[in-house]
Amino acid sequence: MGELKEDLSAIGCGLPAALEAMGERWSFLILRAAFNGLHHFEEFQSTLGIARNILANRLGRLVDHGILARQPMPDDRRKIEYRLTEKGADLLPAMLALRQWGETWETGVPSTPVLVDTRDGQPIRKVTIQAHDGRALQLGDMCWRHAHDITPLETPPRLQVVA
Amino acid sequence: MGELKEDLSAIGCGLPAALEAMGERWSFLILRAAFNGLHHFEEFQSTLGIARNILANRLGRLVDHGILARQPMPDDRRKIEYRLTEKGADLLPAMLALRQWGETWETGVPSTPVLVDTRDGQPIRKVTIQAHDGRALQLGDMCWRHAHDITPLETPPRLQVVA
DNA sequence: TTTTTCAGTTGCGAATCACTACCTATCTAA
DNA sequence: TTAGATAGGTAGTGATTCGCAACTGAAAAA
Repeated sequence: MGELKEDLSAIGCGLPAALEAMGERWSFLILRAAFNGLHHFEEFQSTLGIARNILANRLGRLVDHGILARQPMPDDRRKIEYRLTEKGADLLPAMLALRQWGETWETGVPSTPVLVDTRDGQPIRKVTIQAHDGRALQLGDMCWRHAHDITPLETPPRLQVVA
Repeated sequence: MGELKEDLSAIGCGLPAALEAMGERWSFLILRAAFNGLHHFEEFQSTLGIARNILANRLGRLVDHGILARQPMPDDRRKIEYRLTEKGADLLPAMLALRQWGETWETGVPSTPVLVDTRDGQPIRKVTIQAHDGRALQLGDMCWRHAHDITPLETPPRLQVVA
């Protein structure tokens, strides 16, 4: 792979930003629980076995980052519902990629339950890296390149309203 | 999405295992630096600005987990080379998914440098979730299902050596 | 031989984590 | 309408971990 050593810290990279939101202990496990349909403090607490103050802190941070939405239930105002926002739901690829890596290299066992396509009941594909045309890419097939050094593909002609 | 509340902790899931290896502070940033071609202690230290004892601890853990390989250089035996193993390189999809999420929802700016396909110089596609046939899936198109409840697709006949 | 470099280790104060007990608002039953 | 019971937190305390700086030890360079 092409190597490109330079000042990585000064480079705009979404990874530190993502870790700022999700990098603390428990954050990903809370997210997984939310994907699995848990919505309430006591559900998270008893399922994950996390300390209550830490859970309160993490839920607050996830809400502050717009990953979960906090909403008291109208029929029982003691109950607070934590629900994934669009931003939170968009972490699913990252979570699945991490989980699949753990299955492959750590547990050696396929996780259960598994995400299946509702349309045909078949499990989803493994998360992979693909070229712009969909070909699967290995690490050796790629290199790092500055955004401004990239020559855009010839774009298909776009229809345009002419005055 | 189909909801399936149950004892998540007892379920075999690769996510806790992955977080055991990669969930601590700095681990992902060290990995990113390794993907960017850094190989030596002082390179990681000066680039990331991480404390030396923490860096030593994280490199040791990553080596213990088989994510990095540690090898003294033959020409200068003071120098230790840390190199991604196959297991470590296989974290790339997870790292990119996280980074892309950070770009989309936190920084709002495409990261630089960017991974491009060596063959045509075009940036890689965004990491997505796909059905077994390659269709892109949204969260609403999927549900959780137990592995043993899945009816396998009719598999294409396999050629077999007959004695 | 002396100095510099690389890859750590050690000591110490600050921050974070986990465990337990407590608190407050709300709901339910008598 | 008062007495629990429940949901969702806080507060206090000790154990870990983190970050900074200084130090070490082996190997290379001068």
